[in-house]
Amino acid sequence: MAEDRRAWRLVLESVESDLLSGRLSPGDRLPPERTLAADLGVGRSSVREALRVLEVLGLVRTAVGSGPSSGAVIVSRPSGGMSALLRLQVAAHGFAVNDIVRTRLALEAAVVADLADAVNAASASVDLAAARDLLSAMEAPGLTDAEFLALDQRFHLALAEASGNQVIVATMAGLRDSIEHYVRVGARQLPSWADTSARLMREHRDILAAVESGDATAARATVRQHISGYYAETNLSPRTPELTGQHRDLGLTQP
Amino acid sequence: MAEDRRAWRLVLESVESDLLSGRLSPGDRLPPERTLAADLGVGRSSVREALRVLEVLGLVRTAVGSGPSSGAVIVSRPSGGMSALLRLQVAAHGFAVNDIVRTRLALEAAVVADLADAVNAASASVDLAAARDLLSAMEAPGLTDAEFLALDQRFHLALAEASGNQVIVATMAGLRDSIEHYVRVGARQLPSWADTSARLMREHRDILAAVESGDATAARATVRQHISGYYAETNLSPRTPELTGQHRDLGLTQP
DNA sequence: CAGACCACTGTGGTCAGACCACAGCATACC
DNA sequence: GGTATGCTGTGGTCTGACCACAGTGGTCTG
Repeated sequence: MAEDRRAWRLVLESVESDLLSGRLSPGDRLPPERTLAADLGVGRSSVREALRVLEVLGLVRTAVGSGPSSGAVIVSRPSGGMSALLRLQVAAHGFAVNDIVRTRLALEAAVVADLADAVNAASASVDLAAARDLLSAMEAPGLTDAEFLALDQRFHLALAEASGNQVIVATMAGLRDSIEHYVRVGARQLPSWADTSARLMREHRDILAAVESGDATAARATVRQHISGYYAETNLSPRTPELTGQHRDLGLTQP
Repeated sequence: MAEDRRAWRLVLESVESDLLSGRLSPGDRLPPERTLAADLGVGRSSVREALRVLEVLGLVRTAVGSGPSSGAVIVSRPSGGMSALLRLQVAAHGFAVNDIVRTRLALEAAVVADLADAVNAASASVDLAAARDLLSAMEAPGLTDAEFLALDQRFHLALAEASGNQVIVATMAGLRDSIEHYVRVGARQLPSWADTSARLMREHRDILAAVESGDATAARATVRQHISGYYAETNLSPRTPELTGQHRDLGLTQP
Protein backbone atom coordinates (compact mmCIF):
# COMPACT_ATOMS: atom_id res chain seq x y z
CA MET A 1 0.00 0.00 0.00
CA ALA A 2 2.83 2.38 0.84
CA GLU A 3 0.22 4.68 2.38
CA ASP A 4 0.73 7.53 -0.07
CA ARG A 5 2.30 10.00 2.29
CA ARG A 6 1.29 13.09 0.41
CA ALA A 7 -0.04 15.72 2.76
CA TRP A 8 -3.16 16.64 0.83
CA ARG A 9 -4.34 13.03 0.92
CA LEU A 10 -4.13 13.20 4.67
CA VAL A 11 -6.46 16.17 4.62
CA LEU A 12 -8.86 14.42 2.27
CA GLU A 13 -8.92 11.35 4.45
CA SER A 14 -9.46 13.44 7.52
CA VAL A 15 -12.52 15.07 6.01
CA GLU A 16 -13.84 11.77 4.73
CA SER A 17 -13.41 10.17 8.11
CA ASP A 18 -15.17 13.08 9.78
CA LEU A 19 -18.04 12.64 7.36
CA LEU A 20 -18.29 8.91 7.99
CA SER A 21 -18.17 9.34 11.75
CA GLY A 22 -20.78 12.05 11.70
CA ARG A 23 -18.46 14.74 13.00
CA LEU A 24 -19.29 16.57 9.79
CA SER A 25 -22.71 16.71 8.18
CA PRO A 26 -24.24 18.58 5.24
CA GLY A 27 -24.67 22.19 6.23
CA ASP A 28 -21.71 22.24 8.59
CA ARG A 29 -18.79 24.56 8.07
CA LEU A 30 -15.28 23.22 7.89
CA PRO A 31 -12.70 24.91 10.09
CA PRO A 32 -10.82 27.80 8.47
CA GLU A 33 -8.01 26.70 6.21
CA ARG A 34 -5.34 28.00 8.53
CA THR A 35 -6.80 26.18 11.51
CA LEU A 36 -7.19 22.96 9.59
CA ALA A 37 -3.59 23.20 8.48
CA ALA A 38 -2.34 23.70 12.01
CA ASP A 39 -4.52 20.91 13.40
CA LEU A 40 -3.34 18.38 10.86
CA GLY A 41 0.25 19.52 10.91
CA VAL A 42 0.42 20.36 7.21
CA GLY A 43 0.83 23.55 5.25
CA ARG A 44 -2.08 25.64 4.17
CA SER A 45 -1.39 24.92 0.52
CA SER A 46 -1.92 21.23 1.11
CA VAL A 47 -5.22 21.94 2.78
CA ARG A 48 -6.21 24.07 -0.15
CA GLU A 49 -5.41 21.33 -2.65
CA ALA A 50 -7.68 18.95 -0.77
CA LEU A 51 -10.46 21.53 -0.52
CA ARG A 52 -10.17 22.16 -4.23
CA VAL A 53 -10.82 18.49 -4.90
CA LEU A 54 -13.80 18.47 -2.56
CA GLU A 55 -15.17 21.55 -4.26
CA VAL A 56 -14.97 20.10 -7.76
CA LEU A 57 -16.47 16.85 -6.53
CA GLY A 58 -19.42 18.85 -5.27
CA LEU A 59 -18.92 18.21 -1.58
CA VAL A 60 -18.14 21.69 -0.38
CA ARG A 61 -18.96 25.22 -1.42
CA THR A 62 -16.47 27.90 -0.54
CA ALA A 63 -17.16 31.58 -0.04
CA VAL A 64 -14.96 34.48 0.90
CA GLY A 65 -15.82 37.15 3.37
CA SER A 66 -16.89 36.74 6.96
CA GLY A 67 -20.03 35.66 8.73
CA PRO A 68 -21.91 32.38 8.89
CA SER A 69 -22.08 31.87 5.14
CA SER A 70 -18.36 32.19 4.52
CA GLY A 71 -15.79 29.47 4.49
CA ALA A 72 -16.12 25.91 3.23
CA VAL A 73 -19.55 24.38 3.77
CA ILE A 74 -20.51 20.75 3.22
CA VAL A 75 -23.21 20.75 0.58
CA SER A 76 -23.68 17.43 -1.24
CA ARG A 77 -24.32 18.52 -4.78
CA PRO A 78 -23.64 15.26 -6.58
CA SER A 79 -24.45 16.39 -10.09
CA GLY A 80 -21.69 18.94 -10.29
CA GLY A 81 -18.89 16.49 -9.68
CA MET A 82 -20.38 13.91 -11.99
CA SER A 83 -20.58 16.42 -14.80
CA ALA A 84 -17.01 17.55 -14.36
CA LEU A 85 -15.72 14.01 -14.23
CA LEU A 86 -17.58 12.77 -17.28
CA ARG A 87 -16.94 15.91 -19.28
CA LEU A 88 -13.20 15.77 -18.73
CA GLN A 89 -13.03 12.06 -19.38
CA VAL A 90 -14.84 12.55 -22.66
CA ALA A 91 -12.42 15.33 -23.52
CA ALA A 92 -9.47 13.06 -22.73
CA HIS A 93 -10.91 10.24 -24.83
CA GLY A 94 -11.26 8.13 -21.68
CA PHE A 95 -14.94 7.78 -22.54
CA ALA A 96 -16.46 7.50 -25.98
CA VAL A 97 -19.52 9.60 -26.72
CA ASN A 98 -21.20 6.45 -27.94
CA ASP A 99 -20.71 4.78 -24.57
CA ILE A 100 -22.14 7.82 -22.83
CA VAL A 101 -25.29 7.61 -24.90
CA ARG A 102 -25.64 3.88 -24.39
CA THR A 103 -25.29 4.32 -20.64
CA ARG A 104 -27.89 7.02 -20.58
CA LEU A 105 -30.17 4.70 -22.49
CA ALA A 106 -29.67 1.90 -20.00
CA LEU A 107 -30.36 4.12 -17.02
CA GLU A 108 -33.37 5.85 -18.46
CA ALA A 109 -34.90 2.57 -19.55
CA ALA A 110 -34.53 1.31 -16.01
CA VAL A 111 -36.08 4.49 -14.66
CA VAL A 112 -39.23 4.35 -16.74
CA ALA A 113 -39.59 0.62 -16.15
CA ASP A 114 -39.34 1.22 -12.41
CA LEU A 115 -41.89 4.01 -12.62
CA ALA A 116 -44.30 1.88 -14.60
CA ASP A 117 -43.96 -0.93 -12.10
CA ALA A 118 -44.57 1.50 -9.27
CA VAL A 119 -47.72 2.75 -10.99
CA ASN A 120 -48.86 -0.83 -11.26
CA ALA A 121 -48.12 -1.61 -7.65
CA ALA A 122 -50.03 1.52 -6.73
CA SER A 123 -48.88 1.10 -3.18
CA ALA A 124 -46.88 4.28 -3.52
CA SER A 125 -48.14 7.28 -5.39
CA VAL A 126 -45.83 8.22 -8.22
CA ASP A 127 -45.47 11.93 -8.63
CA LEU A 128 -45.21 12.73 -12.30
CA ALA A 129 -46.53 16.27 -12.04
CA ALA A 130 -43.14 17.83 -12.67
CA ALA A 131 -42.67 15.80 -15.83
CA ARG A 132 -46.13 16.72 -17.05
CA ASP A 133 -45.53 20.39 -16.43
CA LEU A 134 -42.32 20.30 -18.40
CA LEU A 135 -44.11 18.61 -21.25
CA SER A 136 -46.59 21.48 -21.32
CA ALA A 137 -43.80 24.01 -21.23
CA MET A 138 -42.19 22.37 -24.23
CA GLU A 139 -45.33 22.90 -26.28
CA ALA A 140 -44.95 26.64 -26.12
CA PRO A 141 -44.51 28.03 -29.63
CA GLY A 142 -41.39 29.85 -30.65
CA LEU A 143 -38.92 27.97 -28.51
CA THR A 144 -35.36 28.05 -29.77
CA ASP A 145 -33.59 24.75 -30.13
CA ALA A 146 -31.45 25.55 -27.11
CA GLU A 147 -34.49 26.29 -24.98
CA PHE A 148 -36.21 23.15 -26.16
CA LEU A 149 -33.18 21.00 -25.42
CA ALA A 150 -32.88 22.47 -21.95
CA LEU A 151 -36.49 21.61 -21.19
CA ASP A 152 -35.93 18.20 -22.74
CA GLN A 153 -33.13 17.50 -20.32
CA ARG A 154 -35.21 18.67 -17.40
CA PHE A 155 -38.02 16.37 -18.50
CA HIS A 156 -35.76 13.36 -18.45
CA LEU A 157 -34.33 14.39 -15.11
CA ALA A 158 -37.82 14.81 -13.72
CA LEU A 159 -38.53 11.19 -14.58
CA ALA A 160 -35.37 10.10 -12.80
CA GLU A 161 -36.28 12.26 -9.84
CA ALA A 162 -39.72 10.69 -9.67
CA SER A 163 -38.07 7.30 -9.33
CA GLY A 164 -36.45 8.59 -6.18
CA ASN A 165 -32.91 7.50 -7.05
CA GLN A 166 -30.52 10.38 -6.53
CA VAL A 167 -27.58 8.43 -7.93
CA ILE A 168 -29.35 7.98 -11.23
CA VAL A 169 -30.44 11.62 -11.23
CA ALA A 170 -26.89 12.81 -10.77
CA THR A 171 -25.45 10.34 -13.23
CA MET A 172 -27.95 11.18 -15.93
CA ALA A 173 -27.34 14.86 -15.45
CA GLY A 174 -23.61 14.27 -15.76
CA LEU A 175 -23.94 12.05 -18.79
CA ARG A 176 -26.01 14.64 -20.55
CA ASP A 177 -23.76 17.55 -19.58
CA SER A 178 -20.69 15.71 -20.74
CA ILE A 179 -21.96 15.54 -24.31
CA GLU A 180 -23.73 18.89 -24.27
CA HIS A 181 -21.40 20.18 -26.94
CA TYR A 182 -22.12 17.30 -29.30
CA VAL A 183 -25.87 17.58 -28.76
CA ARG A 184 -25.87 21.26 -29.67
CA VAL A 185 -23.77 20.74 -32.75
CA GLY A 186 -25.97 17.84 -33.76
CA ALA A 187 -29.12 19.94 -33.42
CA ARG A 188 -27.79 22.52 -35.85
CA GLN A 189 -27.18 19.86 -38.47
CA LEU A 190 -30.70 18.52 -38.50
CA PRO A 191 -32.61 18.87 -41.76
CA SER A 192 -35.65 20.28 -40.00
CA TRP A 193 -35.69 21.26 -36.39
CA ALA A 194 -39.44 21.67 -36.46
CA ASP A 195 -39.96 18.10 -37.61
CA THR A 196 -37.49 16.69 -35.12
CA SER A 197 -38.85 18.60 -32.16
CA ALA A 198 -42.38 17.56 -33.06
CA ARG A 199 -41.27 13.95 -33.14
CA LEU A 200 -39.45 14.30 -29.82
CA MET A 201 -42.57 15.78 -28.25
CA ARG A 202 -44.68 12.91 -29.57
CA GLU A 203 -42.24 10.44 -28.11
CA HIS A 204 -42.21 12.25 -24.79
CA ARG A 205 -45.94 11.91 -24.56
CA ASP A 206 -45.70 8.25 -25.50
CA ILE A 207 -43.17 7.63 -22.75
CA LEU A 208 -45.30 9.34 -20.16
CA ALA A 209 -48.38 7.49 -21.35
CA ALA A 210 -46.61 4.14 -21.12
CA VAL A 211 -45.46 4.92 -17.61
CA GLU A 212 -48.87 6.12 -16.49
CA SER A 213 -50.52 2.99 -17.85
CA GLY A 214 -48.04 0.86 -15.94
CA ASP A 215 -46.63 -0.78 -19.05
CA ALA A 216 -42.95 -1.26 -18.27
CA THR A 217 -42.14 -3.04 -21.50
CA ALA A 218 -43.67 -0.34 -23.64
CA ALA A 219 -41.95 2.35 -21.60
CA ARG A 220 -38.59 0.67 -22.13
CA ALA A 221 -39.15 0.35 -25.85
CA THR A 222 -40.32 3.91 -26.25
CA VAL A 223 -37.35 5.30 -24.38
CA ARG A 224 -35.01 3.22 -26.47
CA GLN A 225 -36.52 4.55 -29.65
CA HIS A 226 -36.53 8.09 -28.34
CA ILE A 227 -32.90 8.26 -27.35
CA SER A 228 -31.27 6.13 -29.99
CA GLY A 229 -33.45 7.75 -32.61
CA TYR A 230 -32.31 11.24 -31.78
CA TYR A 231 -28.65 10.38 -31.65
CA ALA A 232 -28.91 8.42 -34.87
CA GLU A 233 -30.37 11.47 -36.56
CA THR A 234 -27.55 13.64 -35.29
CA ASN A 235 -24.93 11.18 -36.55
CA LEU A 236 -24.01 10.13 -33.01
CA SER A 237 -25.74 6.82 -33.40
CA PRO A 238 -25.45 4.59 -30.37
CA ARG A 239 -24.64 1.47 -32.28
CA THR A 240 -23.16 -1.38 -30.33
CA PRO A 241 -19.50 -1.33 -31.25
CA GLU A 242 -16.59 -3.75 -31.18
CA LEU A 243 -17.86 -6.40 -28.83
CA THR A 244 -14.62 -8.25 -29.29
CA GLY A 245 -13.22 -6.72 -26.17
CA GLN A 246 -10.24 -4.96 -27.62
CA HIS A 247 -8.20 -3.38 -24.90
CA ARG A 248 -6.79 0.08 -25.06
CA ASP A 249 -3.77 0.99 -23.03
CA LEU A 250 -5.20 3.26 -20.43
CA GLY A 251 -1.93 4.01 -18.75
CA LEU A 252 -2.82 2.35 -15.54
CA THR A 253 0.19 1.03 -13.79
CA GLN A 254 -1.31 0.57 -10.37
CA PRO A 255 -1.22 -2.94 -8.92
CA MET B 1 -22.13 33.54 -15.56
CA ALA B 2 -19.67 35.94 -13.95
CA GLU B 3 -16.92 33.79 -15.43
CA ASP B 4 -15.53 32.66 -12.10
CA ARG B 5 -12.21 34.41 -12.26
CA ARG B 6 -10.39 32.06 -9.96
CA ALA B 7 -6.97 31.25 -11.30
CA TRP B 8 -7.12 27.50 -10.90
CA ARG B 9 -10.27 27.34 -13.02
CA LEU B 10 -8.35 29.03 -15.76
CA VAL B 11 -5.77 26.27 -15.59
CA LEU B 12 -8.44 23.59 -15.62
CA GLU B 13 -10.12 25.17 -18.62
CA SER B 14 -6.82 25.47 -20.40
CA VAL B 15 -6.12 21.78 -20.00
CA GLU B 16 -9.66 20.84 -21.01
CA SER B 17 -9.46 22.99 -24.08
CA ASP B 18 -6.11 21.46 -25.01
CA LEU B 19 -7.67 18.04 -24.68
CA LEU B 20 -10.65 18.93 -26.83
CA SER B 21 -8.51 20.50 -29.51
CA GLY B 22 -6.14 17.56 -29.60
CA ARG B 23 -3.14 19.53 -28.40
CA LEU B 24 -3.06 17.04 -25.54
CA SER B 25 -3.73 13.34 -25.84
CA PRO B 26 -3.49 10.35 -23.52
CA GLY B 27 0.17 9.54 -22.99
CA ASP B 28 1.33 13.12 -23.41
CA ARG B 29 3.15 14.95 -20.67
CA LEU B 30 1.92 18.26 -19.39
CA PRO B 31 4.48 21.04 -19.19
CA PRO B 32 6.26 21.36 -15.84
CA GLU B 33 4.24 23.15 -13.21
CA ARG B 34 6.52 26.16 -13.20
CA THR B 35 6.32 26.52 -16.96
CA LEU B 36 2.56 26.13 -16.97
CA ALA B 37 2.27 28.78 -14.29
CA ALA B 38 4.40 31.22 -16.26
CA ASP B 39 2.57 30.52 -19.52
CA LEU B 40 -0.84 31.10 -18.02
CA GLY B 41 0.25 34.01 -15.88
CA VAL B 42 -0.77 32.43 -12.59
CA GLY B 43 1.07 31.23 -9.54
CA ARG B 44 2.41 27.76 -9.23
CA SER B 45 0.05 26.97 -6.37
CA SER B 46 -2.94 27.63 -8.60
CA VAL B 47 -1.54 25.27 -11.18
CA ARG B 48 -1.06 22.68 -8.50
CA GLU B 49 -4.65 23.00 -7.31
CA ALA B 50 -5.89 22.32 -10.83
CA LEU B 51 -3.53 19.39 -11.27
CA ARG B 52 -4.70 17.94 -7.98
CA VAL B 53 -8.26 17.96 -9.30
CA LEU B 54 -7.20 16.31 -12.52
CA GLU B 55 -5.30 13.69 -10.60
CA VAL B 56 -8.23 12.75 -8.38
CA LEU B 57 -10.53 12.70 -11.39
CA GLY B 58 -8.19 10.14 -12.94
CA LEU B 59 -7.00 12.28 -15.82
CA VAL B 60 -3.35 12.67 -14.96
CA ARG B 61 -0.75 10.71 -13.12
CA THR B 62 2.06 12.64 -11.48
CA ALA B 63 5.51 11.38 -10.69
CA VAL B 64 8.54 13.02 -9.19
CA GLY B 65 12.05 12.66 -10.46
CA SER B 66 13.39 13.34 -13.91
CA GLY B 67 13.23 11.55 -17.21
CA PRO B 68 10.39 10.73 -19.59
CA SER B 69 8.16 9.13 -16.97
CA SER B 70 8.19 12.05 -14.60
CA GLY B 71 5.81 14.94 -14.45
CA ALA B 72 2.08 14.98 -15.08
CA VAL B 73 0.96 12.53 -17.76
CA ILE B 74 -2.51 12.29 -19.27
CA VAL B 75 -3.77 8.82 -18.49
CA SER B 76 -7.55 8.39 -18.65
CA ARG B 77 -8.22 6.10 -15.73
CA PRO B 78 -11.93 6.74 -15.37
CA SER B 79 -12.63 4.31 -12.56
CA GLY B 80 -10.45 6.06 -10.04
CA GLY B 81 -12.33 9.33 -10.22
CA MET B 82 -15.70 7.64 -10.22
CA SER B 83 -14.81 5.73 -7.08
CA ALA B 84 -13.60 8.81 -5.27
CA LEU B 85 -16.66 10.79 -6.24
CA LEU B 86 -19.20 8.16 -5.27
CA ARG B 87 -17.40 7.18 -2.11
CA LEU B 88 -17.25 10.73 -0.83
CA GLN B 89 -20.83 11.45 -1.78
CA VAL B 90 -21.95 8.39 0.11
CA ALA B 91 -19.91 9.54 3.08
CA ALA B 92 -21.52 12.97 2.93
CA HIS B 93 -25.01 11.48 2.69
CA GLY B 94 -25.40 12.94 -0.77
CA PHE B 95 -26.08 9.42 -2.03
CA ALA B 96 -27.96 6.69 -0.20
CA VAL B 97 -26.47 3.21 -0.19
CA ASN B 98 -29.80 1.93 -1.34
CA ASP B 99 -29.68 4.14 -4.44
CA ILE B 100 -26.17 2.93 -5.19
CA VAL B 101 -27.34 -0.67 -5.16
CA ARG B 102 -30.38 0.07 -7.29
CA THR B 103 -28.22 1.85 -9.84
CA ARG B 104 -25.80 -1.03 -9.98
CA LEU B 105 -28.74 -3.30 -10.56
CA ALA B 106 -30.04 -1.20 -13.43
CA LEU B 107 -26.66 -1.07 -15.15
CA GLU B 108 -25.82 -4.71 -14.71
CA ALA B 109 -29.22 -5.79 -15.97
CA ALA B 110 -28.65 -3.69 -19.07
CA VAL B 111 -25.20 -5.19 -19.52
CA VAL B 112 -26.32 -8.81 -19.47
CA ALA B 113 -29.31 -8.04 -21.63
CA ASP B 114 -27.01 -6.39 -24.17
CA LEU B 115 -24.66 -9.34 -24.06
CA ALA B 116 -27.47 -11.82 -24.55
CA ASP B 117 -28.75 -9.84 -27.51
CA ALA B 118 -25.28 -9.74 -28.97
CA VAL B 119 -24.98 -13.51 -28.60
CA ASN B 120 -28.26 -13.83 -30.42
CA ALA B 121 -27.24 -11.49 -33.20
CA ALA B 122 -24.05 -13.48 -33.52
CA SER B 123 -22.72 -10.88 -35.90
CA ALA B 124 -20.10 -10.00 -33.36
CA SER B 125 -18.37 -12.56 -31.24
CA VAL B 126 -18.87 -11.90 -27.56
CA ASP B 127 -15.78 -12.58 -25.53
CA LEU B 128 -16.82 -14.07 -22.22
CA ALA B 129 -13.58 -15.92 -21.58
CA ALA B 130 -12.52 -13.56 -18.83
CA ALA B 131 -15.79 -14.00 -17.00
CA ARG B 132 -15.55 -17.78 -17.33
CA ASP B 133 -12.00 -17.80 -15.97
CA LEU B 134 -13.04 -15.78 -12.96
CA LEU B 135 -15.88 -18.17 -12.31
CA SER B 136 -13.38 -21.01 -12.22
CA ALA B 137 -11.11 -19.09 -9.92
CA MET B 138 -13.97 -18.56 -7.51
CA GLU B 139 -14.48 -22.30 -7.20
CA ALA B 140 -11.11 -22.72 -5.56
CA PRO B 141 -11.54 -24.11 -2.07
CA GLY B 142 -10.47 -22.20 0.97
CA LEU B 143 -11.09 -18.70 -0.31
CA THR B 144 -11.63 -16.12 2.38
CA ASP B 145 -14.71 -13.97 2.12
CA ALA B 146 -12.58 -11.00 1.13
CA GLU B 147 -10.90 -12.96 -1.65
CA PHE B 148 -14.22 -14.26 -2.86
CA LEU B 149 -15.78 -10.81 -2.90
CA ALA B 150 -12.82 -9.42 -4.83
CA LEU B 151 -13.21 -12.09 -7.48
CA ASP B 152 -16.96 -11.51 -7.45
CA GLN B 153 -16.43 -7.87 -8.28
CA ARG B 154 -14.02 -8.74 -11.06
CA PHE B 155 -16.56 -11.16 -12.49
CA HIS B 156 -19.20 -8.47 -12.72
CA LEU B 157 -16.71 -6.04 -14.19
CA ALA B 158 -15.67 -8.64 -16.75
CA LEU B 159 -19.26 -8.81 -17.94
CA ALA B 160 -19.39 -5.05 -18.28
CA GLU B 161 -16.08 -5.08 -20.07
CA ALA B 162 -17.39 -7.70 -22.50
CA SER B 163 -20.22 -5.36 -23.40
CA GLY B 164 -17.57 -2.89 -24.55
CA ASN B 165 -18.96 0.08 -22.66
CA GLN B 166 -16.19 1.77 -20.72
CA VAL B 167 -18.57 4.21 -19.06
CA ILE B 168 -20.53 1.37 -17.51
CA VAL B 169 -17.33 -0.41 -16.52
CA ALA B 170 -16.06 2.64 -14.70
CA THR B 171 -19.41 3.45 -13.15
CA MET B 172 -19.95 -0.07 -11.89
CA ALA B 173 -16.47 -0.15 -10.43
CA GLY B 174 -17.15 3.14 -8.68
CA LEU B 175 -20.54 2.07 -7.42
CA ARG B 176 -19.09 -1.06 -5.94
CA ASP B 177 -16.07 0.69 -4.42
CA SER B 178 -18.25 3.31 -2.83
CA ILE B 179 -20.08 0.74 -0.73
CA GLU B 180 -17.11 -1.55 -0.19
CA HIS B 181 -17.24 -0.89 3.52
CA TYR B 182 -20.89 -1.87 3.82
CA VAL B 183 -20.39 -4.99 1.72
CA ARG B 184 -17.59 -6.20 3.98
CA VAL B 185 -19.50 -5.52 7.14
CA GLY B 186 -22.54 -7.24 5.67
CA ALA B 187 -20.52 -10.31 4.78
CA ARG B 188 -19.41 -10.75 8.36
CA GLN B 189 -23.00 -10.73 9.58
CA LEU B 190 -24.17 -13.54 7.37
CA PRO B 191 -25.42 -16.64 9.13
CA SER B 192 -23.33 -18.92 6.94
CA TRP B 193 -20.75 -17.66 4.51
CA ALA B 194 -20.41 -21.11 2.97
CA ASP B 195 -24.10 -21.24 2.11
CA THR B 196 -24.16 -17.72 0.76
CA SER B 197 -21.07 -18.10 -1.39
CA ALA B 198 -22.40 -21.34 -2.79
CA ARG B 199 -25.61 -19.60 -3.72
CA LEU B 200 -23.74 -16.69 -5.27
CA MET B 201 -21.70 -19.09 -7.36
CA ARG B 202 -24.83 -20.88 -8.54
CA GLU B 203 -26.33 -17.56 -9.54
CA HIS B 204 -23.17 -16.54 -11.34
CA ARG B 205 -23.34 -19.68 -13.42
CA ASP B 206 -27.01 -19.04 -14.11
CA ILE B 207 -26.27 -15.53 -15.30
CA LEU B 208 -23.52 -16.68 -17.60
CA ALA B 209 -25.70 -19.49 -18.90
CA ALA B 210 -28.55 -17.10 -19.66
CA VAL B 211 -26.20 -14.77 -21.51
CA GLU B 212 -24.62 -17.58 -23.49
CA SER B 213 -27.99 -18.90 -24.52
CA GLY B 214 -28.99 -15.45 -25.71
CA ASP B 215 -31.91 -15.15 -23.32
CA ALA B 216 -31.97 -11.47 -22.40
CA THR B 217 -35.08 -11.72 -20.25
CA ALA B 218 -33.71 -14.58 -18.18
CA ALA B 219 -30.38 -12.80 -17.83
CA ARG B 220 -32.11 -9.70 -16.51
CA ALA B 221 -34.17 -11.67 -14.04
CA THR B 222 -31.20 -13.66 -12.79
CA VAL B 223 -29.11 -10.57 -12.24
CA ARG B 224 -31.93 -8.91 -10.39
CA GLN B 225 -32.27 -11.87 -8.09
CA HIS B 226 -28.51 -12.11 -7.62
CA ILE B 227 -27.91 -8.55 -6.60
CA SER B 228 -31.06 -7.76 -4.68
CA GLY B 229 -30.86 -11.14 -2.99
CA TYR B 230 -27.39 -10.54 -1.66
CA TYR B 231 -28.09 -7.07 -0.38
CA ALA B 232 -31.34 -8.21 1.18
CA GLU B 233 -29.45 -10.88 3.05
CA THR B 234 -26.95 -8.35 4.32
CA ASN B 235 -29.70 -6.01 5.50
CA LEU B 236 -28.95 -3.50 2.76
CA SER B 237 -32.07 -4.41 0.87
CA PRO B 238 -32.61 -2.42 -2.31
CA ARG B 239 -36.26 -1.84 -1.73
CA THR B 240 -37.86 0.90 -3.74
CA PRO B 241 -38.30 3.72 -1.28
CA GLU B 242 -40.37 6.84 -0.97
CA LEU B 243 -41.61 7.28 -4.49
CA THR B 244 -43.45 10.34 -3.37
CA GLY B 245 -40.62 12.54 -4.49
CA GLN B 246 -39.74 14.14 -1.22
CA HIS B 247 -37.03 16.70 -1.69
CA ARG B 248 -34.06 17.10 0.54
CA ASP B 249 -32.30 20.40 0.79
CA LEU B 250 -29.05 19.77 -0.96
CA GLY B 251 -27.60 23.17 -0.37
CA LEU B 252 -27.49 24.12 -4.00
CA THR B 253 -27.77 27.80 -4.50
CA GLN B 254 -26.61 27.95 -8.07
CA PRO B 255 -29.06 29.54 -10.53
C1' DC C 1 -32.43 59.01 19.21
C1' DA C 2 -32.23 57.07 14.37
C1' DG C 3 -29.88 56.52 10.57
C1' DA C 4 -25.90 56.43 7.66
C1' DC C 5 -21.19 55.76 7.53
C1' DC C 6 -16.77 53.55 8.26
C1' DA C 7 -12.97 51.00 10.22
C1' DC C 8 -12.06 46.40 11.91
C1' DT C 9 -11.71 41.53 11.55
C1' DG C 10 -11.88 37.01 9.73
C1' DT C 11 -12.20 34.48 5.76
C1' DG C 12 -10.72 32.47 1.14
C1' DG C 13 -7.64 33.55 -3.21
C1' DT C 14 -3.22 34.19 -4.84
C1' DC C 15 1.58 34.72 -5.34
C1' DA C 16 6.69 34.41 -4.56
C1' DG C 17 10.37 32.14 -2.72
C1' DA C 18 12.62 28.62 -0.55
C1' DC C 19 13.82 23.93 0.53
C1' DC C 20 13.42 18.85 0.17
C1' DA C 21 13.15 14.07 -2.04
C1' DC C 22 13.54 11.69 -5.88
C1' DA C 23 14.86 9.65 -10.51
C1' DG C 24 17.39 9.82 -14.50
C1' DC C 25 21.60 11.22 -16.84
C1' DA C 26 26.33 12.49 -17.75
C1' DT C 27 30.58 12.58 -16.26
C1' DA C 28 34.62 11.01 -13.89
C1' DC C 29 37.03 7.51 -11.85
C1' DC C 30 38.77 2.78 -11.17
C1' DG D 1 34.39 -1.49 -19.67
C1' DG D 2 31.99 -1.00 -15.55
C1' DT D 3 30.95 1.37 -11.48
C1' DA D 4 30.45 5.38 -8.60
C1' DT D 5 29.31 10.11 -8.04
C1' DG D 6 27.50 14.50 -8.65
C1' DC D 7 24.30 17.33 -11.54
C1' DT D 8 19.81 18.65 -13.04
C1' DG D 9 14.99 18.80 -13.55
C1' DT D 10 10.88 17.44 -11.65
C1' DG D 11 6.95 17.29 -8.16
C1' DG D 12 5.85 17.95 -2.90
C1' DT D 13 5.69 21.00 0.75
C1' DC D 14 6.00 24.85 3.77
C1' DT D 15 6.22 29.82 5.06
C1' DG D 16 5.03 34.36 4.77
C1' DA D 17 2.96 37.93 2.67
C1' DC D 18 -0.63 40.54 0.39
C1' DC D 19 -5.28 41.20 -1.66
C1' DA D 20 -10.53 41.18 -2.03
C1' DC D 21 -14.45 40.52 0.14
C1' DA D 22 -18.40 40.42 3.48
C1' DG D 23 -20.19 40.74 7.88
C1' DT D 24 -19.88 43.27 12.44
C1' DG D 25 -19.90 46.75 15.50
C1' DG D 26 -18.77 51.17 16.72
C1' DT D 27 -18.92 56.05 15.61
C1' DC D 28 -20.41 60.11 13.73
C1' DT D 29 -24.04 63.16 12.05
C1' DG D 30 -28.67 64.84 11.35
